[in-house]
Amino acid sequence: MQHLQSYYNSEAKMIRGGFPRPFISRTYQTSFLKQRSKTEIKVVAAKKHSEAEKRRRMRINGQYETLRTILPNLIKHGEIDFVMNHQKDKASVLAETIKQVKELKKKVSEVEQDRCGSSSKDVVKFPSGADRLRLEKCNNEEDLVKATLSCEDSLGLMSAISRAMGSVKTKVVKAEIVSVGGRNRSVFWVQGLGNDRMGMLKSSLKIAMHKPAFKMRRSTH
Amino acid sequence: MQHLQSYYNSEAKMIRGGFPRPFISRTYQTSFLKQRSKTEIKVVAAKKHSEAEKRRRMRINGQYETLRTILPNLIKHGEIDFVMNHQKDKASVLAETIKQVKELKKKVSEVEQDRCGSSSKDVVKFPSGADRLRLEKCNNEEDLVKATLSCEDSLGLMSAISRAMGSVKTKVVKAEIVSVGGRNRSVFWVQGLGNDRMGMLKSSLKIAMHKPAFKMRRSTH
DNA sequence: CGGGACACGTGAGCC
DNA sequence: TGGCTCACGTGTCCC
Repeated sequence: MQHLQSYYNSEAKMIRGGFPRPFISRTYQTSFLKQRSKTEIKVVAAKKHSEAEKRRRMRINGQYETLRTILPNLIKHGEIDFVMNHQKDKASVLAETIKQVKELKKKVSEVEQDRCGSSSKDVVKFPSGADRLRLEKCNNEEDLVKATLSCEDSLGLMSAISRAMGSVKTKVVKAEIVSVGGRNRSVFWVQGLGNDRMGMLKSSLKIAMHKPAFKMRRSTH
Repeated sequence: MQHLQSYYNSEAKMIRGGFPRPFISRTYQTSFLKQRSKTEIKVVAAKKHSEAEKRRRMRINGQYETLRTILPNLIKHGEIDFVMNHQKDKASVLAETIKQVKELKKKVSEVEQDRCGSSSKDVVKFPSGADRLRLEKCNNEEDLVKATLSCEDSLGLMSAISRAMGSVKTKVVKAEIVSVGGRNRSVFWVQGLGNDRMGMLKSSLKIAMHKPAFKMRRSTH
């Protein structure tokens, strides 16, 4: 490329400026220039081409670079910049990326299925102002029902809910309880509940939410 | 490359087999062969080189391919394979990859900080057989303490814990309770607790865990 | 030296 | 037609 470019520059200059223009016939000049123009065009096209290609390469390599920075696997710059960065080759970077993406995806899906299908958007959910009750089957876990409820918080609430759970002979394997501002939002993961008893549990919970069936009385032990 | 290879094959054959060997002087033959060997070596080296380079390219492009498959952003193969796959160019694939990786990382860290630093390995933790109590500050959230306890499950346990929480004028913003096999593991995220009162809460909880300060008595309302 | 990794310029194909 | 991408073979540098 070097020689082409210099060739292009020097030769073109000589032709354009070096010849005594008045002594060249018009037709000869034009044909000559046309001749030159053709190769000039070719050369300049090649130059453009190679430059565009260089830009493309730089774009891609820039992406590799940022990829290297966000992946926790390569040797970073030392404190001293004299020490050359011993970085992994492109194929390895891509391989590592693939690995990481797969791992991250697995992680995310694990957590999401752990939350029984809730998206990561509503990870932290505060009690709703309105009373709510929802039962849903967990699609990725057999025989697991997620009961979500929002209601007024009260002293006997948990006991009432526990009683409601017990009334349908079910087992709460996990609970998530948020109480804030006098409101309560609870999520219960329930096992051992057939399709038929989902309605029963729902009505029991509805009752428990609104008028706890019993009150607690404290007595010093 | 094609012409180089055929050149190498045919010429070599002609030289080796085509000449009437007995009539060539030994020195001439060897020097001639040597001469040939040099270009031969060069040619075969070039071939090896280009082949290695091809292998390298294929390795990299293979990675691009798998990257394309695991990223949910590109037009996939249609049912009909005649329709050519209109796929994004390399730079875009890398850019999309970077975007995805960043998003996934954010998602994961969000969830993990929501769980207050617990790794995704111990997302579902069952109660420990031994009694345990641990208080730790959440590093990514100011004024948030995570209290984790494992102990014998009992009817008054939650009330006792609630009392312990109230005794240090703190607020539980979130709770995670797992009760299984007569054992209980609870995690409480607590706000409004100074450094000085962490010890107080710890001892209060310790007491609540082992001998609840009061018992519940049920009475029909 | 040989093998690996990269950048380069160029030919080819595709809108 | 030109602008873009890709594959290719090669030059070069580094173990």
